[in-house]
Amino acid sequence: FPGKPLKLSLATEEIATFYAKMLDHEYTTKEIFQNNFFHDWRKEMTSEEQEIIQDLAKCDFSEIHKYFVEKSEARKALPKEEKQKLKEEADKIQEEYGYCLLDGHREKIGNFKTEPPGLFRGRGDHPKMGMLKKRIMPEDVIINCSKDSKIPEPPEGHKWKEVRFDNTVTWLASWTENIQNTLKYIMLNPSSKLKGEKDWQKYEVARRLKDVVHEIRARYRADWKSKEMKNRQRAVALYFIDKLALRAGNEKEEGETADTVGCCSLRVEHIKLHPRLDGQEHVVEFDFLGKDSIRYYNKVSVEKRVFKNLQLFMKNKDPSDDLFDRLTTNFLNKHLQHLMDGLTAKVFRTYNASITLQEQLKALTNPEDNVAGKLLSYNRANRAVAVLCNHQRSVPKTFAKSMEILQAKIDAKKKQVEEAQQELKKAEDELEDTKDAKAEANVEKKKKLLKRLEEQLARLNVQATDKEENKQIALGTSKLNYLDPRISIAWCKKFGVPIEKIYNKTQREKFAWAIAMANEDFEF
DNA sequence: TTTGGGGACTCAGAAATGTACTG
DNA sequence: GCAGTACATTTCTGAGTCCCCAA
Repeated sequence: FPGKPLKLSLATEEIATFYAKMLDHEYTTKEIFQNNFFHDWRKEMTSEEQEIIQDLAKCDFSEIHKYFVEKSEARKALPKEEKQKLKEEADKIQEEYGYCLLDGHREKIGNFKTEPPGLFRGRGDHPKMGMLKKRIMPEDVIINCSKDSKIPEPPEGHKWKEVRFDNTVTWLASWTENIQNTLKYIMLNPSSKLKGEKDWQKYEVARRLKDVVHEIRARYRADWKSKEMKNRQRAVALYFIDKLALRAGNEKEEGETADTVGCCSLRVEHIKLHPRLDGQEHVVEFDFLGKDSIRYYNKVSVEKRVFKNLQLFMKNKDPSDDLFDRLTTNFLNKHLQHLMDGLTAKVFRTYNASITLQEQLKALTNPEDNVAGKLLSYNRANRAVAVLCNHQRSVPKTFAKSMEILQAKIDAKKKQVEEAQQELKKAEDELEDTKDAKAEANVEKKKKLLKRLEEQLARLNVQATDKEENKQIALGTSKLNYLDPRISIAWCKKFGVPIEKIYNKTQREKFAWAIAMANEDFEF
């Protein structure tokens, strides 16, 4: 502290380490983060510390930071045996606490540890970033198990907040988190029977939507003319949810979270209307932050009636007013429930994602391709879905570099192709002159070589395109949460692609139900 | 009768960790 | 054969959706 070390109380010191560990992160440069942190930090200080430490800017965390950097490096540099030992210890803990017994089956738990204390990191412009996330004590934890089971013992000298026996819910333990005052749960791993069955159900609901979606579309198109403004807004919103795979957009408490929206919570400022744009008519330009503060930007040509309705909804409103001021997700979902049992707004996302994958696979797969080529088609189809759902990622740090390396490979291959072309020419000339069998064989050999090189070049080019197109797109989310795995499994079986090529071990465990179920004829 | 909050679950990208490849 | 790095996988926990219930 101003230039000289200061001995802190244990609690104060621990919180200081939370901040020091994050020094490299952009978070710590933000004023809100600093203010929230300092406010919460001071609350935990002794009165003497409060007296001394009145200004965060005067605190120098660099020594603490350095300590942790060194510690993590020391850990990395540990000899093999030591690392092995650590791993074994972790495995032992996993073995003891990572499983539960459900209906007589041993099932893997998803998150079997409570979250450690630290500084809250919200996504985007979060008003609570930097606040202190407190340590969870046994006294905060509710245990949920069967009456006749062996009830887990709390740590020595502690007791649980509560032990209950509720078999209508799936969680094993829960606690209330102190930042947003919401519940957190210990639940099963996606590979469990329970989660698998729910996953299956989800896709079955989406498949049922397939049967009635045409009627529903006809219905909402008709409702664009509804006399009731509420219904008209609902019909336009549903059109966006269906066509653009937008999320429902529940209302959120202002000031508690980052300012993000979904369909029903869109504000006037989030869209622009262009009667004409780039040769298209009735273009709506969307620009807003969605879940996780991921930007949604899109220009879409819409039906004239939708366009007119939007103009009407925006009339005499401020930019910060709700676009669909008469609409709530509750009202929308009630309507959907009425149209089809189990139908809610999010089902459209699942349905459109899965049907898009199926259609794209049909359109893009060439049975003549080798496995690599087919996988490329698969990734393209997957990508189409990710684009639809707006699943983004930040550009990988090493992207530019690895792209350069790939480009260098392509250039080298090009050169090889050129050389092979010349060699072939030479061989052909020679054959022209000599017309002997040896020269002919040589021509064939050179032809083969050229062909192989050209194929390699083509493959590299495709790889580069694939990489470039994938730069900002995250495929994982749709693969894990939106695409009926049976579509992919059927595709694999039909085209002789090993399932391991598209699903890794964890994913195969999660989709075990589908692997057991789908044959090559499966249709979503 | 809506509205608001609690509760339980799915979905989300970043960060940490593990593995495989390359020079 | 080994270290360093690129890439893949796993973990983590925040951020949504949607239902229910009570005032």
